[in-house]
Amino acid sequence: MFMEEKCERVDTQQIETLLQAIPEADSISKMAAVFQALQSETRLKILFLLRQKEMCVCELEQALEVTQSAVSHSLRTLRQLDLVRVRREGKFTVYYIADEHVRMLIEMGLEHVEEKA
Amino acid sequence: MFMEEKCERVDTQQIETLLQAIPEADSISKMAAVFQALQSETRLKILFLLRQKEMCVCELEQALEVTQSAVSHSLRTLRQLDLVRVRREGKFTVYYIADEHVRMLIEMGLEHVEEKA
DNA sequence: TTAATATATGAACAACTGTTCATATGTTCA
DNA sequence: TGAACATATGAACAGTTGTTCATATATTAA
Repeated sequence: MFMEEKCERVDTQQIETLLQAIPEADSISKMAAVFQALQSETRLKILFLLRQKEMCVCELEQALEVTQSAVSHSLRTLRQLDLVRVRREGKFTVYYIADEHVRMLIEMGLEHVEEKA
Repeated sequence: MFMEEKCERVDTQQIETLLQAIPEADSISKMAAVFQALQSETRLKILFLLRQKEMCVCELEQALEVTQSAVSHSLRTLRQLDLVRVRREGKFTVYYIADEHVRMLIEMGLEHVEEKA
């Protein structure tokens, strides 16, 4: 079996081994979706707000100065990835951070960027 | 000073306080950039590979099955955000994970998605 | 020098994202 | 009931991203 020529550092056998040790395609794909959700400033702000206190949509709307529709769309994205969860409370829909994991994630991200300042 | 009408749960004063407690705009913006970088499957795979062993561009190219150009562009993004760092080694450019923080970040992301499986 | 190898960069294009607008659904209270 | 409030959803559009192709730069060895 012929192997394409690569630079002399490449050890095809070793690369194979390294590839087997990375998470499976499905996990990578889901992770990409999670980080994709965290890449929006609006959604980050939502998480930093919810980190302090669970809130309904209209509270978030007021805090963020975007339309109710935009907040709702953002919340759906976060909800679908289980980054936030939801609870009905009469006519209000109350959102809150899903778990400690999510808190850690945004904490790590924040520390990374503040570290360099 | 007139306040727009909002739903009865909104406490304008409290919202103001919550807003002051979220990271400043510049940090949010930088965080968004970091998560934006982590949202690409190619870049995630690069990080999961580098987590095991520092590698030069052509090793990554072989492992990932995308063009050398694509790898290089991805590495630049990661480099600019200080997620990976670089070292010259003769004619090779060796990339490696910037610090333990970055390892934690991808670890958290992975745990979050695997937790639900 | 020059040729070969390794990496970086710019342009261009298809694919995707976030927002708004318009509208639908769900809930409460009169 | 129905009117008012709270939230969700679909369509559409501008802006952004990731890839490839073509080419430039950097390093080594001859």
